Amino acid sequence: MALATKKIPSAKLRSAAFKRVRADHSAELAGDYVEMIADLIDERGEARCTDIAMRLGVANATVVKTLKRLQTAELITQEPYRAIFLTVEGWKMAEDGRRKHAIVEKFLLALGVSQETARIDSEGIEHHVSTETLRAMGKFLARNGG
Amino acid sequence: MALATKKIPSAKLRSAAFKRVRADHSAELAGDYVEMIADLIDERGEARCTDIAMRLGVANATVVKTLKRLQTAELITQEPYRAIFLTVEGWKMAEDGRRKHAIVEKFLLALGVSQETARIDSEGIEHHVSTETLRAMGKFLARNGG
DNA sequence: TTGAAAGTTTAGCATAGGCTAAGTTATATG
DNA sequence: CATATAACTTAGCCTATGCTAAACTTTCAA
Repeated sequence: MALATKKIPSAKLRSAAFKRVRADHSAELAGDYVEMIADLIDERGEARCTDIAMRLGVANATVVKTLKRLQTAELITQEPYRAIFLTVEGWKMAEDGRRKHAIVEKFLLALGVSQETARIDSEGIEHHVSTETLRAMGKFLARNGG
Repeated sequence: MALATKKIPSAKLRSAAFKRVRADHSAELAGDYVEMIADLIDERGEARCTDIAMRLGVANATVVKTLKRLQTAELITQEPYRAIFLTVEGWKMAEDGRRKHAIVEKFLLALGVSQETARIDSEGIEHHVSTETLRAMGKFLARNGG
């Protein structure tokens, strides 16, 4: 196995990036949910299952199931057949997400893409942007009238 | 249900972004695999299970299972206990991914982040960047000596 | 006040993508 | 050339995230 045994020194380094991506993904859904719940509470006074499902474009039952996980993670609280509330932790995560989201979206606009694209792409990108990159985007915005 | 019935006109528009993110995610893994297989073939002449597993940071069995899906999707071909090959379609996807990846990574570097961060963040970001945003990044690179 | 509509939950299914443990094949070398 | 080791595969488990269909609550309005 001469060929197969040759060590790849950077393998561990490489794998770190993919591990981060996988970790990002599992955190992503929770982030999207709490951010959306926060928006709904601010916009309409309360967050309901149906509205979340509609905005996310998934079935009601899917939302219910996910909310159970968020409750276990102590990000939300809810009583059967009642509106959904965020815990302190939940609000913190929502605010964090909003801040990040806003920077990425404004950044894309400043880069010259259309509003529609900025809105859509920022949704996917926001969860994969490190603090360092976020700071670089911030600086760019400061220089380019964000 | 006065409150709950109030229509949210932008709900469909909003949900489109999340739908794209979910679609991106299911395409993402396939993209990472074929890109990595292409790299291995170029670097070492062949792609083997173990190397993919090591670079991705997952167990061997996980790779095997995923490769089955890629075979069903006609992106790769393989015989039991032998190396993995890309189909024409697989090569196309790999090239596409590499091109995208390179632009995003160079873009992040040009934006001023460290090499390490550019490498890691680009891995997560590349799959969520639309053609329009990619073009904007390219333009930025042209202006800023990419 | 009661029934229909709207909203919520439960049950049951599917797929993706992880894992470990155990078995099978290939190969390098003594 | 026999065998130890490395590589690969299979089996079986788990969780996350989607779905539909059916059951249950709430609430509005006749």
